[in-house]
Amino acid sequence: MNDVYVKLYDYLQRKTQVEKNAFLDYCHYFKLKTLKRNEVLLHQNTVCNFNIFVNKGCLRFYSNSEEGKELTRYFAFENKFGTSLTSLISQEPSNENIQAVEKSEVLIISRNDFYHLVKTIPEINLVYRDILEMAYITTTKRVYNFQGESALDRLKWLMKYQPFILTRLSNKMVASYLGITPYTLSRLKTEL
Amino acid sequence: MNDVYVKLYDYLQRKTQVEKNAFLDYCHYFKLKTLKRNEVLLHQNTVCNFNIFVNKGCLRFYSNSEEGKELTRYFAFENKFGTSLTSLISQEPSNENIQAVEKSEVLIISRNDFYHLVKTIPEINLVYRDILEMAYITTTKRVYNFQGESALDRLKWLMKYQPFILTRLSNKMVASYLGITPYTLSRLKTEL
DNA sequence: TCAAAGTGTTGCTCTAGGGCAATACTTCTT
DNA sequence: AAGAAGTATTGCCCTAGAGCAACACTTTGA
Repeated sequence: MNDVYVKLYDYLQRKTQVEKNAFLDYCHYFKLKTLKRNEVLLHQNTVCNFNIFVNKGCLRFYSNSEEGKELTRYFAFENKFGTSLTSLISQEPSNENIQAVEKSEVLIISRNDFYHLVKTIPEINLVYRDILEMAYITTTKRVYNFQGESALDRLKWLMKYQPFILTRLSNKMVASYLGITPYTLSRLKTEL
Repeated sequence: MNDVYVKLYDYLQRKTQVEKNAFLDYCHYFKLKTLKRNEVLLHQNTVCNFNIFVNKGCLRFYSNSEEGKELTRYFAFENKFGTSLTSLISQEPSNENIQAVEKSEVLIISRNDFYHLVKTIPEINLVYRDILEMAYITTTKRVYNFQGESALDRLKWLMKYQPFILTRLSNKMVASYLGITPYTLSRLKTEL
């Protein structure tokens, strides 16, 4: 098997039982792309018609609000799928940008091809269901988090459950993920 | 067809093409239940093993935070599905309560039966996918909303897109849905 | 039918976090 | 190697919204 598909294959294998031969038949729908640091894959207000699997590096999914604030929804590190799911589903313009935080290597599949696989390959149907379920769970936790917890508690939560976000990314990005300003984040860190 | 299944049938019909005869075969998995005002269907910290379709009335999905605040995630009115999706999926104890806001009539299907239908009836597979997709989209909008908008702007958004929430429910519930206190909601209303 | 419990409003005060500005530090770029 | 651009920290002040208390008003239930 071509090296670039090993991580994707392992990912699918972890989620369900994929047939190796079948996988070799359809994996070519995923196209390899390398991204420079800060390269943008999708601009806000554009319709998103692809899904992405991250082989190496890290993607960031964020929105620029009217007041010019950056709001980050999600970081996709190695071995994760990521896309502007809302736009992919609804085919309305995305309110998110997708940007490589660092030099990255990704596999991209078009919306058509992806949903074709979802329809025809039961294992991929299951994987899509898993993606949706996990995305929903993560997002719901975030809602309860933002409503119920103080900024300091949210930071502590992040340290406990996603410490690599804190170690691998700039304060500015972490702050926009926590929904606070970099000033506040800097101050909170002294309270830990 | 038994009257109590008409709304469910129409709902499914709107989402996809269900076979009437097939529907009559499996609709008995959904059991009718009437709920008194304030009756609780699921308590926080219990595992949720059912899915609910609302025929009449309104259910509220909310969490009691440690500090005793109530945080509402979702209101399910007539013709909507609702469940503690996170717990249904993960089978971990729910962080949500499910409560009838008013006298209600619901159809309840057990988790086992529901996922059995998802697996065996392609139309229900599609409906579940739709439920997940819509739940994800709604929740993501809420995250961006809470992060990016002021309480007043969130209230205005609610008036525009879900006015029935404001007219049909108490201020206390609306406030807990907006993530503010009833005091603040009361004050904001004077600014409209 | 009348108490009791819940709901809405408003005045007062308090606090978490925002925003600006100054400074130091790091990293790109050429 | 040096200037430019971005990042982090900290002091100062400001504001949105929280929390409490008091009062009026509905609803509900025996």
